[in-house]
Amino acid sequence: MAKLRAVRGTQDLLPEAWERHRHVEETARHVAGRFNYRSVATPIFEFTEVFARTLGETSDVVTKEMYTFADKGGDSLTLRPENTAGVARAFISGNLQQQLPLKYFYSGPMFRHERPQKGRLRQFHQIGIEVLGIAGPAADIEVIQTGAHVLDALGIRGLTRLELNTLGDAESRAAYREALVGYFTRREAELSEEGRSRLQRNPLRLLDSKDERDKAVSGDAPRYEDYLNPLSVDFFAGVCEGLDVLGIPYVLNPRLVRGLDYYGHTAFEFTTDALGAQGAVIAGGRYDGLISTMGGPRTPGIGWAGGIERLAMLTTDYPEAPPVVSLVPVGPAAEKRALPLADALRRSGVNVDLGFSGNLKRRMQQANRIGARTAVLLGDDEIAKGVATVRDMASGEQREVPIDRLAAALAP
RNA sequence: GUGCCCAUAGCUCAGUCGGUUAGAGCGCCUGGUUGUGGUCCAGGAGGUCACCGGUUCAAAUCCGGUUGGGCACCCCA
Repeated sequence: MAKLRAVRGTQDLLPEAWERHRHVEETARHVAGRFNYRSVATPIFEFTEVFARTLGETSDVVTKEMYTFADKGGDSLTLRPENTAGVARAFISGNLQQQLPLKYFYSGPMFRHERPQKGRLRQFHQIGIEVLGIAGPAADIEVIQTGAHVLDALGIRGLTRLELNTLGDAESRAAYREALVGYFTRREAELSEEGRSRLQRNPLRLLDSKDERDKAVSGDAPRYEDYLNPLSVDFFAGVCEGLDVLGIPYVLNPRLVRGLDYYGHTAFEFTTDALGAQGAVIAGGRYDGLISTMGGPRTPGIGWAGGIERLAMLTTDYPEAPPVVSLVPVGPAAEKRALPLADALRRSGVNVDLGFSGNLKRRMQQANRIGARTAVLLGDDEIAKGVATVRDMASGEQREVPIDRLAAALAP
């Protein structure tokens, strides 16, 4: 620790940044409430196996991005890289299957050991929703609709594009995977080194490679639409139809896949071109297999997560800070009088900044610095008359107000 | 983990071909104004030129390394 600094990939959220952050979070929570999602919070660390088992042994998150440490008792714990596994674990731990369906909203920090870049941090924050217990496309439609509403409420929907794909059900995916592996294995010699690695880890990702050699081979690869079984086709058609009915535009992206193993059927992303390489601001999908692979009852689920930092970077329309009144006492008698006065004003709902020290000039500077809309001057003259001088900081206009009427005069 | 770019005042940045005491704007402090902030005027403080080493008569400037940061790959929110 040569010089005191924040850990790589972490950042301090000082008041202005934090207020933007909170605006995104509160807006999303509010919108989710409209859809009857209830807020939950799960621990920010879990037993490592909660993530290792569910995210897929070969996923990037599990193989190289987890913050894992040994607890004093010897348990292996991990800071959560995402929250769906935690919600699923809480569902199982709490025996909540009796209460299905459940709709949850969450918000909080996530941790991934990645190399930081624009829109990518090691500690970042997500908002998200999960719907548990609804097997049909109605849930997918509502979940995506909720995401669209959040973007609308933030005023940034127009900066994004909804991309949609189906990963099919387990049967379709297994059949397709087999076809893909067969195809690419026959032409393995033509693939890039990275491409061969993907063939082992996640053949689906080969279709998404940016390497020209891989692209050339991918051109003739089997198409997923030929391997989707009727059930998967119908399901996806149902989702698309619902979005059409709601007038939510989307583009089909067959290359849209999910890095985490437990996804199936619907996969979607609201992406933007305005944030450089890290364009996904809200992304999610269906995870019907997750809870049963964790040892819980077979329970369908679908949800999304949104990156608060990324959403905040896109958002420009933030609410104004609430007005603050600076109470400026002049002289010892006024300082004594200011204490209960500030107390009474605060109890009646006025935001009051009472400087801790300084003469009139110093306190006026302080009032200006904090952006006070109004300054209330209280000196010997005023006390003698039972009034305070109320100064509008923007115009400089001043008027005298009886002290017992201050609360009403200053109410926002 | 790999690649490219960057590091000079609190902040944003100039700094020529290597050459005297390293500059600007903003911010900060003091005064003009002892019951008035902001605006205006005058003045002032503030630098291990990231760090370590090398080349040179001479390094903020050239070279190597280290640390830190940014962007991209990868992956994703």
